Amino acid sequence: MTSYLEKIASYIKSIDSETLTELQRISSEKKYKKGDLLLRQNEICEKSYLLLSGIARKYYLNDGKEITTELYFENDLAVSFESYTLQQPGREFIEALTDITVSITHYQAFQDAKTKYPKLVTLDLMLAEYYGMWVEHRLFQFHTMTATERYLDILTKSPHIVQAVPLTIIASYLGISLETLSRIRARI
Amino acid sequence: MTSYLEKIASYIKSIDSETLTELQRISSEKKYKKGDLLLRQNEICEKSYLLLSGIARKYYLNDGKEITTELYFENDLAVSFESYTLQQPGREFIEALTDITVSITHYQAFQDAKTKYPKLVTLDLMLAEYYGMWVEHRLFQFHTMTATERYLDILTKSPHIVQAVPLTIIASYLGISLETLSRIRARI
DNA sequence: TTCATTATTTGACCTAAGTCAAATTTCGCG
DNA sequence: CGCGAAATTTGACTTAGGTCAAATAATGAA
Repeated sequence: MTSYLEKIASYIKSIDSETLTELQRISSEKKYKKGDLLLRQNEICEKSYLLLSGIARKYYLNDGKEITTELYFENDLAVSFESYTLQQPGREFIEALTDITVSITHYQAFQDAKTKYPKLVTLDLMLAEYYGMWVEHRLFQFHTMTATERYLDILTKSPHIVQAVPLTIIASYLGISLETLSRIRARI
Repeated sequence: MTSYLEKIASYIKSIDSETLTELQRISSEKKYKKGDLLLRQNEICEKSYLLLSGIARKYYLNDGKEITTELYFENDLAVSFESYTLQQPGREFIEALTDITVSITHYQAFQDAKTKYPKLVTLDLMLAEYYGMWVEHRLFQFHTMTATERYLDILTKSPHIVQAVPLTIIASYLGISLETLSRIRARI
């Protein structure tokens, strides 16, 4: 499934330069400091953020507790999917966990570009498909794996997460308490 | 979010008749008996099934236990998302829970049609977006809700599920044991 | 360096949910 | 209608993971 990212990359390479130029024209680079919020609860996610460097996360509040739903590293695309898709206020925050550099594209500019450059519709579709498969995998983890199995899964498949992100955040990402995560780690 | 389905429906209505005719041309109706499998583990999901009548489900095996991942009613589109998207063997089964009638569209025929009728690419995108938001909501339920809350959620938002589907299947859909579901129901 | 803050670990106890086993209840079918 | 299989409930017990509290450990700014 990871190789789907390669398929997307190779699709992008196959796109004519005119379309790519348009894509660049509607995108701009920006830097954020560690702790900055790119998106807040109740806002409409009007931009997509392609992470060029650094680490970020998406989370929401549940009973005042922060529940991390996604972690972003280089080349990951950060958006609050439902808020972005529906262009309605959502409950998610996007936060820089380190200083970051992102490439920002406005929703409306991208929609407009899609009407002129049909290849962008296919790109949009591929990105949505990739996200769908990714969320499906997350759901599978919650549906059938124990806390320990979920931790071992990211330890194996995404070790960069474990070394770069505080345990509090990893615990909420795994849907367990900080203490339980600590005990899982102690037990190997 | 449910209204996104309406948006999809209204998008379909806005599609020119030539495109719609093509869509009909590559689709065909078929009936299945209760218990029939439309897709098995390790097969490639080469078709999408639009449910015209009856009830179906998608599930996979985990330690020999059937884990239901989705329930389908009239007008729902049944596919094993990852297997369909990647055209690779997957682990999911699709099963008729009652006698059903479906409208079948072949993956490849739809891909071919998309190259001639660009509106179908947008339709495909909208369907993928809808599925992504739906899975995100399921993940949210598993991430932050208790078993009781999850049951009350479907009882409230999808009461048709509870009246039409055996508890064994609902329990696995909610990620809890049959006994726990029975106790939750007893406690109201 | 040092102190203060934040991150992580450990302990004691609690609770939601699981498991196994044995009733019941429900239902399709002859 | 009545029986056998399947569905659902109930009981007794176990366990994964949560909560609250306190103790360490790690970090970073002055």
